[in-house]
Amino acid sequence: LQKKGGDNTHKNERVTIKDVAERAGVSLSTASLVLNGKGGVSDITKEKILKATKELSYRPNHAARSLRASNTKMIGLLIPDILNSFYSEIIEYVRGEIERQGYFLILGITGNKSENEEKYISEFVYRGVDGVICVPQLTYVQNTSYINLLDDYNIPYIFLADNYEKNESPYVMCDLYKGNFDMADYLLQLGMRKLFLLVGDKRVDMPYIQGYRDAFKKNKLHPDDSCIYETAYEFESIQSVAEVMIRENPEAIMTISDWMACATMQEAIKHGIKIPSELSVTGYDDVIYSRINQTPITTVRQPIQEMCTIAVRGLMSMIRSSIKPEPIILEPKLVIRESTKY
Amino acid sequence: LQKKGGDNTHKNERVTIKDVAERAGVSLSTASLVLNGKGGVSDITKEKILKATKELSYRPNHAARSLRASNTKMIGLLIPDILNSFYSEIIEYVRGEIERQGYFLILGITGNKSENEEKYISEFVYRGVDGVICVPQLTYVQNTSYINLLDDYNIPYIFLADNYEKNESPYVMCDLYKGNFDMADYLLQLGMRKLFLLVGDKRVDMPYIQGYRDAFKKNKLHPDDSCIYETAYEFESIQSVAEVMIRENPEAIMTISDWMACATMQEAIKHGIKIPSELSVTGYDDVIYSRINQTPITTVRQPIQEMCTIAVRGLMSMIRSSIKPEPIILEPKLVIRESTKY
DNA sequence: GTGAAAGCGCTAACAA
DNA sequence: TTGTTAGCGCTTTCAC
Repeated sequence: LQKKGGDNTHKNERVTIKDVAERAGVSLSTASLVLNGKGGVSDITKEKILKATKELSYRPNHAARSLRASNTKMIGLLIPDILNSFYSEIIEYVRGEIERQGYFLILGITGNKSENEEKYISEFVYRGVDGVICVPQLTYVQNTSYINLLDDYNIPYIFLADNYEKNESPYVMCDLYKGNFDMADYLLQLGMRKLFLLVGDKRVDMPYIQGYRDAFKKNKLHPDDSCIYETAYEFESIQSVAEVMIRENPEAIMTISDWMACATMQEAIKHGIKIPSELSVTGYDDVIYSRINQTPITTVRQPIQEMCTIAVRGLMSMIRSSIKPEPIILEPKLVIRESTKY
Repeated sequence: LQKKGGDNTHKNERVTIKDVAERAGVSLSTASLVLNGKGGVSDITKEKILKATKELSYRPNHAARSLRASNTKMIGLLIPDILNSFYSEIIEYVRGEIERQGYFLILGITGNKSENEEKYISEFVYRGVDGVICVPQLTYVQNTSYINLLDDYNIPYIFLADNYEKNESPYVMCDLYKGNFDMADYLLQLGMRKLFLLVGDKRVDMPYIQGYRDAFKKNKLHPDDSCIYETAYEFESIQSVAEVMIRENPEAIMTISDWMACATMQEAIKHGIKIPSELSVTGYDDVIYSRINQTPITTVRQPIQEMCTIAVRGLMSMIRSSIKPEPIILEPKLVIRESTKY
């Protein structure tokens, strides 16, 4: 009866499957069979075992099960930032689908630092996740070495919402280029000409820029790269850049996130500019900010829920049958609200 | 060499501590000693083992370690909703401190449903967390039975941001009563009299109501309970209630979250009411919305980071030395912005 | 249909 | 200072 060994100060005598088996008067392995829903056990013994389980309020030990079965029923989600609504929506939808599939989600939040990606992937490997979903932190110099770790350990993974160039891994994302093309086209069709674009890093946000440029061409106009501005992520940084832009008297400012749009609008209003009558501002993603903003924001909707569901199912097919899904690119959709003049 | 047993289709031959020991020419237990940083090993053997670890790029197996050591270095955080900024800030700060303490955070997100609390606590127990932080979903009928589960398994836990009445568990939260008292007092001192209060559930949000009432008394005025309104959580629900309130022409509407304040302001503006000149609106919590709103919101700041740090440290003291910390109540702070007339 | 036994990878008592 | 050994709780052949 040396049940309470070591420094096991808390966790008194836990009831194990052995206790259940004993109480039911069967062998340990039969109990295991029943508790895992495998067939080949008579109804009568099954009954006894289930009864014993209830009476002892037995709960399986996850560590033991994982060790033996070498799976954990855990999926790791690597994500840049939880304070950003776009990402928290992703977390929410991924979590929903993951749990529906009988798995449990654990999170690696990199805090927008790509250096941290490897750290959390490491943690995932250590904790033995059965699969990984990566929402990458895009940077100009792409450090994708953490993918090797996953490959080494044969852990299936899929990219979500974004992906690295020259990377063979499966991914599901929205057509970022198309979304910005549509938005620019919409504004141009409205007759606007002095149309600015605000991005994060020009090298990283190329798809948005390309969409913007191509919309000009489609309308037989010449895009002017001096109308493209860059900003850091912080609200205040965005506002300083917005201030600079505003001085040029644009008719519209397109941004690549609703967050940027919020900051830009706040800055414009501070300068006494009326939205949308004097200036149109647009966002991207269609997260909660765009709806609850005092002037609801015209934006491009990414089909977040759909993306997440597809990504999870793709990952599941890799886990369960080693079938690697094809890359998937979903259509964005323009959402016209009140921050654009019409 | 039957390394690849069972259905172990992926995960090829993992390198174990045994491989490391063999390569270093020492015994398995010596390797374990070194890898866990326990002393009593000569520098020379230590060196050899570390070298072998590198060469084989060995990584410990978490399941095995947990099973043996009966701890997982995981902490569970039970939280109502990840799309709510208040909670995501909590997650962020808790995560930071937890990781600083060498633990890993896993999340149970109840989706604002108190029925789910038991489900996630169960999951935590199953996964063997070493401790739990509960941000409870407050409801009128308090179902705290999940606490028993934690007690049964001797898993330390602490409440954060809120706590149940008649509950002996340690907690750290902000003085909600005081915050609303200060806010009401501030508005009253400004000369406002027709001061409305918007809460969620009157029975649950009593501390806020009491603060509101007492501020009237302090100013030798009579609080009028018919000025207290209730709303559901959804943005649209809040707006419908706001519409009703607005019809009564209040001078100010106090709310108990920045989210409610946003919705209320949007509704007021829709009705052509100017903020703050014609109506003051206040929030609570001081989350991101209150800063980025077009009219930055006057609110009550909860010291979220401090709360989180204290809670984690308290939990750690329970885990490491079974010392149960005293309840802690922190001071809120008024943050005056531009949604209130002055 | 059921039981016995091996062993997943690791830690920690105990021996040497 | 180092090695031997006994399990942690579970799943899964393989006999019966």
